Amino acid sequence: MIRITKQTDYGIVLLTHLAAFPERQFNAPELAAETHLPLPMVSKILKLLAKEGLLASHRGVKGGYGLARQAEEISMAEIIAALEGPIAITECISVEGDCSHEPLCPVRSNWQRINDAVRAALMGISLSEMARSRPAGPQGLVTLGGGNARAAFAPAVLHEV
Amino acid sequence: MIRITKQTDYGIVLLTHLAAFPERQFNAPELAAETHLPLPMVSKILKLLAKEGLLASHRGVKGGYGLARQAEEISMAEIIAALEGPIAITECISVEGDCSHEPLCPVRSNWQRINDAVRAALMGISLSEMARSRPAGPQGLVTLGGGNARAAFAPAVLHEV
DNA sequence: TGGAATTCGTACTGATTCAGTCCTGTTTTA
DNA sequence: TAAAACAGGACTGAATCAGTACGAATTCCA
Repeated sequence: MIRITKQTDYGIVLLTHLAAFPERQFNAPELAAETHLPLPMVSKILKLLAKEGLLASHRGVKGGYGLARQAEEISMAEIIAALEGPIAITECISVEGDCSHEPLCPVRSNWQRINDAVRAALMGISLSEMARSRPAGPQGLVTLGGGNARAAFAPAVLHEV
Repeated sequence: MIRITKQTDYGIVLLTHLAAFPERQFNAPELAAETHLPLPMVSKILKLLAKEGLLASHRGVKGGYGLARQAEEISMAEIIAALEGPIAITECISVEGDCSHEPLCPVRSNWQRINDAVRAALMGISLSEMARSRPAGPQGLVTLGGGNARAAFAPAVLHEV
């Protein structure tokens, strides 16, 4: 279903939380507690986001994570690309050379159009827009689901009621 | 990477092929041969597409498949929804009731926006557009890849050279 | 009326990916 | 120097995917 992984789902929840408190710096346990997500996953995802340049990390006793840029300047496309790899990479490109019929391939150029359309849609939504319209209350994010069905477009963040 | 499955990938190749010859009717072995896709998969996918109303099937000796509608009237969103299930279903909707905090959930409404944006992008591309700009030659589709990496947006159709 | 061709439905299996955990090292602060 | 926090892998069970197989139902035609 053109699905995103839970890792991405979680990542967006975390980034949204960070964007809601731009001046604050969070460490992994804090974020895990406030978003009700499992700490190991949170830690893993934060590392990834820092490595990809979306988060600024500070080591040491008073370390933690903060947004590397303003929330307005971070698009959903960037976030997804950071957590899942580049959007719109065709296997025929990555495995370059395996496909000797590239000039004859009729499907690829059209898929490129779809890639572009979807990517454009994702680039049009910024993190700040995602963080907006959140209900008040610092008790963190209430999340959904708990089943084992895979998330479709819309993610399934687990909440521990 | 917001990926589609190979099944969908194959399905689009098949539909594209069907759209290129609107007057013709194809049976499964023909399509498999002309698209260089494995027959069992082709058969499986055609069944699904027929069940979902995108293809019209005719049983019996001279049976086969044809597009149920004109290619212009079939959008990529429909195709993907047919092959992978509904786009933009949140787990919290499908498991309805499991989520008692729905009104507090801050992430969902925003994900809905992303769903809508992506779905709009996919609805804007019709099958006829996908079938267009195909290179001439009735020898069927030349496909790509052969690796084991999962397809990102852009699919990886295997070709048997 | 019976046989052949074809779709239809469903169940099954191996391989791959995902979600989540754990451990060890490195850096920074106090 | 010790504690706190990030960094970077390796690992495992569960879920999903890709592909296969088989029997039943339907239609055409001789």
